[in-house]
Amino acid sequence: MGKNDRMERRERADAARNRQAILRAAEELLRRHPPEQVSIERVAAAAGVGKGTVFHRFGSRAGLMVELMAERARELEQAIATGPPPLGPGAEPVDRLVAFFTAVALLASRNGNLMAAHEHAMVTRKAAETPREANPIYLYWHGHVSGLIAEARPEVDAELIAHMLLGTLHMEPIASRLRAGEHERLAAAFATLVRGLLDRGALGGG
Amino acid sequence: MGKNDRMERRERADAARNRQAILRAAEELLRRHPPEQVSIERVAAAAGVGKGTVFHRFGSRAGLMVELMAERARELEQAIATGPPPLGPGAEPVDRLVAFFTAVALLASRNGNLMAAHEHAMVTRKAAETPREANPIYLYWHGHVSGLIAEARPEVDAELIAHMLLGTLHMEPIASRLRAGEHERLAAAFATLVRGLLDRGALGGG
DNA sequence: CTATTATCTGGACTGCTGGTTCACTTAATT
DNA sequence: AATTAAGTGAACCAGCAGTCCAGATAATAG
Repeated sequence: MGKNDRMERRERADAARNRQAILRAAEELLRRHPPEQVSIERVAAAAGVGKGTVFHRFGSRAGLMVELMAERARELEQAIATGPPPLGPGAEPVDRLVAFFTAVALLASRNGNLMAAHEHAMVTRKAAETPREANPIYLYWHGHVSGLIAEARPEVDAELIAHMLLGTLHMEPIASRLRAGEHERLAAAFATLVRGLLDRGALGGG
Repeated sequence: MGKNDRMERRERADAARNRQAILRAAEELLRRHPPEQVSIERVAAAAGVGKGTVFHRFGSRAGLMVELMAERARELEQAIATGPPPLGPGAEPVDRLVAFFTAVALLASRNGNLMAAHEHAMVTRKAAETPREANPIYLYWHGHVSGLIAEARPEVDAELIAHMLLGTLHMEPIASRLRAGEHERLAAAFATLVRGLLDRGALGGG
């Protein structure tokens, strides 16, 4: 009876191996092909497993993409939470925001197709049952950005403006420039917007 | 021979009738259902025509969505080009921009599902062969915004920043707020960003 | 080392999509 | 009324995400 009550039912060895194979195959395919050409069947074939396995592991296309995104975002999350300023705690909000967007632009430029695939997967018929903003990475990023904005300019609509700034990453004209390696240009544009918004209290939002 | 050399091969009466029926049916369906539930088959059925007719008329799903968007945007385009200030010519760039984004927010809030469907259609497999930014409405909007930014602040990256500002409209968290009728809130956020960017030359982008 | 069992696996299957085809219908013209 | 180019739409196609379940396999018990 009570012998394995709290036994965490760890993933079997072959399951773990296949999970990695699938993640690495998806990563590789997304590095070389636009997201709409990377079907789950192709990922499964490239990983050397059956399609059912992919769904068994990740639940849905969106689940796989979220997992891949989470892998990439983990390092950035660490740097924000406990790393050195200006990305980490300690610097002025303005500088932290500029540093954050610079980092995100770089991340996005290195994973352009993944970002697009992730976005696209969230809109698909079946996956749409899952709440859209429930993505933990997005929630974390949004909380970080809106918190810093509110800290520097309590009178503006930080929550909404944070969505707006983060939203730009998913826009196709921006994404294509990121893929082309122009992340520094984008970072500069972010800096312009952020400094205009936060420096020298440039009139309230009303 | 030369009897109808330059005859513009006008659309036949039944074709024009069906074109309208299709547009109105798509409009109606998008008013009531999220875009991923509005398939071309459903549009065709609602319009009382066959699926082939829809494709014959509009070429693709994206073509239909672009046509619907164009209908909505035409009025705004007129107001910008020849209407009274601040939307039309004559006012300061800052005020014209604020007026433009206010108008666009209202437009988007009244056509939320259409905006999303349009965006979504541009990413679909087959339609992806068409260049993404070739959408004339987007081009016009982008030209307007980047022109005004450049006029007020020649030293910033107006072209990219215009993409960023316009991009926010397509972001899901923003779109859902627009659908909920919060267009005034969004307009205020736009105003905050635009005034921060353009008023009192808040340091260059470099 | 064998037996047991719960988990994992993968290919066949479903239901749906955007898009194509082409024999047939119909509006416009003579 | 005859002609004809354009319009039409149901059947069709390829490809997708996601489901199913009989059989394979890793972990565990004896």
